[in-house]
Amino acid sequence: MIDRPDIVAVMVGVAVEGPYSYRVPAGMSVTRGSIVAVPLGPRLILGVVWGPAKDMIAHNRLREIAQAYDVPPLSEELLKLVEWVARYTLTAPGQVLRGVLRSPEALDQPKPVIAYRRTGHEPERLTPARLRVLDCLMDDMAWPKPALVGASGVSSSVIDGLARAGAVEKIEMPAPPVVMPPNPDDNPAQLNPEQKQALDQILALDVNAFGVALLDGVTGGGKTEVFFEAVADTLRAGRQALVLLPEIALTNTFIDRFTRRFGTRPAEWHSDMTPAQRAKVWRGVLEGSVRAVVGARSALFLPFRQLGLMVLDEEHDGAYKQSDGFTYHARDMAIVRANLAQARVVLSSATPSVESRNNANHGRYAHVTLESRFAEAAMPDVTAIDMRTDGPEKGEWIAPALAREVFAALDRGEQALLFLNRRGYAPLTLCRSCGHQYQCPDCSSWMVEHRFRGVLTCHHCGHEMRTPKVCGECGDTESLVAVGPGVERVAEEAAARFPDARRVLLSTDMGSHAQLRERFSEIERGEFDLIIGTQLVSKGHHFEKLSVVGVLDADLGLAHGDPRAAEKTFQILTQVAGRAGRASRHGKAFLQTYHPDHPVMKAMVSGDREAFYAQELIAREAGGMPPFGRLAALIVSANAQQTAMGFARTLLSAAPMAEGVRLFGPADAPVAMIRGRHRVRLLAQSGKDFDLSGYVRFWLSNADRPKGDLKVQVDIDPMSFM
DNA sequence: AGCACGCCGACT
DNA sequence: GTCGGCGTGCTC
Repeated sequence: MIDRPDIVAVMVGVAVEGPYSYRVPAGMSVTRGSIVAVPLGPRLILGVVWGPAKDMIAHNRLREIAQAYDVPPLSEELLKLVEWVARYTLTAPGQVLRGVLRSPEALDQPKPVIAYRRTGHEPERLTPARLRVLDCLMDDMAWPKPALVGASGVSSSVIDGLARAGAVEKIEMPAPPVVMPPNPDDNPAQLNPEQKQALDQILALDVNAFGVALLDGVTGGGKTEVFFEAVADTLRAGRQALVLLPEIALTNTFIDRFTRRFGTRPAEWHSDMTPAQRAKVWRGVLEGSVRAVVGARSALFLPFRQLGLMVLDEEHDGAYKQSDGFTYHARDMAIVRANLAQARVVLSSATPSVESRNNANHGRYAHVTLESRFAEAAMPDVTAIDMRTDGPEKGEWIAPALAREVFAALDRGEQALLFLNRRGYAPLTLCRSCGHQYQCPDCSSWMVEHRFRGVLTCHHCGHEMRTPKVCGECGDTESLVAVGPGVERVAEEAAARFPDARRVLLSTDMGSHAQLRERFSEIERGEFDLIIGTQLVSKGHHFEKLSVVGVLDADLGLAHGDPRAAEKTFQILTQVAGRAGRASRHGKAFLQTYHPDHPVMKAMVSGDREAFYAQELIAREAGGMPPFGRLAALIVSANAQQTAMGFARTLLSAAPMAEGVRLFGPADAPVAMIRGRHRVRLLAQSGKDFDLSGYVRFWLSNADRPKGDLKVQVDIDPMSFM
């Protein structure tokens, strides 16, 4: 290959297989990582210089880089991450790169701030208004115009007049940083001995090397204070820190805690920021003026150049595995990035994922435990209510034993929570006359009645219809019945049973984010006695007076034939039960279940988390499931079921033979139709040391391309079998 | 990701 | 006869 320094490979931000070659115009200088604009077809797009050109492209096809942006190049570590993620998730590297170049506005020169300062010349005419302005400027500082107007109480035309008279001059100042640098020594937490020990274990990881700590401690045990100190340690070492949270956990409460600890607000990164805010943060991260970011999943791809620590709070949360144009698991990719960046990772959770626990058990992660509950409060006493023998009357959902406990709590002036992870009034509506069951026309799911809004709605695609009064099938009136409970129905029952309690229903259907936040504040102030809610109530709120929690359907998460059903159920039950007795009160939690002997229920009742993890790991190992094996799902979808199934069979017959790979399917996916598209699933399972991504890539490259309305989605490490 | 090219149905 | 639907393929 001829070395041509004037031709470079550029990864363009579109879904093409690899980098394209471009000519570097005379006078332009670029290196690996430089962000550039290049012509592609009829338009200009963003790209990143990937290195020397590898392929020989005909000279008449070569085009020139249009612009090299005046920002630092992306770090080597980030470029490697892009390649790694693309390879692992079977995504075009250019598409992953788009996830990095999220804020094109950040590449424009930041607008300077126009400010005014004294020149020293006295104006010929000195009016009182002019004098006030010059007084403000006595310190020889430059003031932005709005600030000067505010401080001197004059109109802006006075300042213009002074400028014309030559007494003040306009200067351009660099825009102030989007946030002030956090001060690691501003307000260090007073850690209790156990927290101190946990911190020491984390800080035993070399600040300049790759290392992972699993911070495993009960809710309310003070994990946040501990990982804030790890952030401080990283800042002191001159490296940048990133704290990732599930989007819904990224609340003002959390930002305020950071602010109190570090004396300044953190830079934020999440979905509801304006492009201008994003641009400032993105550029600040790249230039190094932003030292710490608190953000949601996609902050993983911010252009840090000195990343020294990533914290993943609630590391078990399913929200970390999702699609931002391509599907990745932020926890797993954070580990990869840390490895490439020689950075530390803190995974924090009260209910760690089975994967992380396994890594800790085998010494790959430092296992840092925080056992004692803050103050004297312990995990609540958990009791299982056997629905087969001690269940409620027909048509009711609250068992007598639970109702008694709720009454007792209310009598003591404490709060009670009834939890059901099912929105709406009833999950199924059917006609008693003809047996018709209301189903979404576009999805294979029931229409869920929301009585509050008077509609039936599909929880998969959002399809809605007014709740019918007459059966749409047989025309019978008064024949439609609601089957099964949703939170609205539980609220109705609660109103009948506990009429004197001040009740509140919390579900995402019940209002905007702001309204829900307000409800939470009211609960915290003790303005309600009885809370009825969905999963929403299980996330990170302190209800001081809450002493009784009732889970109306503890089996709900076990229903799906999902490899993680037990783990997810354990996690949510632990979170919800943990709402009881966060303060000094001794809390009680009740699980209504038809399977009181299920390992999850037994672990909850005995309070023996270790037993649950031990048993779950044995079950996973026996089934070759993660973390002892790998899974990849191929979802084939089409407008007709036969088309999807036919292509899935063709795919299966084209699958290469490989030692240790087992293939399952094709079978209808558990949700067999979404938005009118039929879905068929193939599943590949392998040992944990097998390159399953590589296998699937080879498989698909040798199989027929999906044509027409066929689509194949690959999900590496699927978290559920939807 | 866009944008052009191209091959089959309903119009002034 | 043409307009336009979107399915397919290409962009250094």
